[in-house]
Amino acid sequence: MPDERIDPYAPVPPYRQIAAILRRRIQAGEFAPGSRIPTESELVETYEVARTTARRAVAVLRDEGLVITVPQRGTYVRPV
Amino acid sequence: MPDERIDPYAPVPPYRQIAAILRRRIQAGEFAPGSRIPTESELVETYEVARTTARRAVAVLRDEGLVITVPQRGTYVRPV
DNA sequence: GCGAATTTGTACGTATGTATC
DNA sequence: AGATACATACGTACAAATTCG
Repeated sequence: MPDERIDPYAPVPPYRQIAAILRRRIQAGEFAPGSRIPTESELVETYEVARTTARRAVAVLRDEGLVITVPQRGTYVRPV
Repeated sequence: MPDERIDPYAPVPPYRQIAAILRRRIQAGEFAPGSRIPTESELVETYEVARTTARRAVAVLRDEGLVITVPQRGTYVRPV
């Protein structure tokens, strides 16, 4: 049970809510630079969304340059 | 019947092939700056792919800054 | 003004491939 | 060999805003 949950009724779509939550968790230091963030499957379970939605959330952070995804490995917080 | 078709056996995934084709068509002047490129539905019919694949192709060009998408309007070649 | 059609946005589930561990 | 994890693709559904007759 995550501290933050998405609000399916909010005007901001779930994938962006999850991206925002992950961004906060990273900036809060929960995931240190170089460490791996939750896998897509874990995000699916944690936030109860489809895998595509979890992927899109991660894609947002990747586009921002906040994380780096390594195929078949995972997604990592960009080293400082 | 498009001049170029995607090759489902190529190592490059369909969405990137379509993005490359559209990029060439734009640079060839088929779509002038400010003009609209084919809609997602048209790309679906032309290249015989799912809409999600067509959307991804357009997203590539958008990420490159080559085109600009206006919700409920269409996607346009970025004005010079 | 109204309603239908159009077009993009978002989300769901599922399947397969490939590389890593 | 098996489990894990990301990449890609398919189809489907509905929402929201714009356009057009």
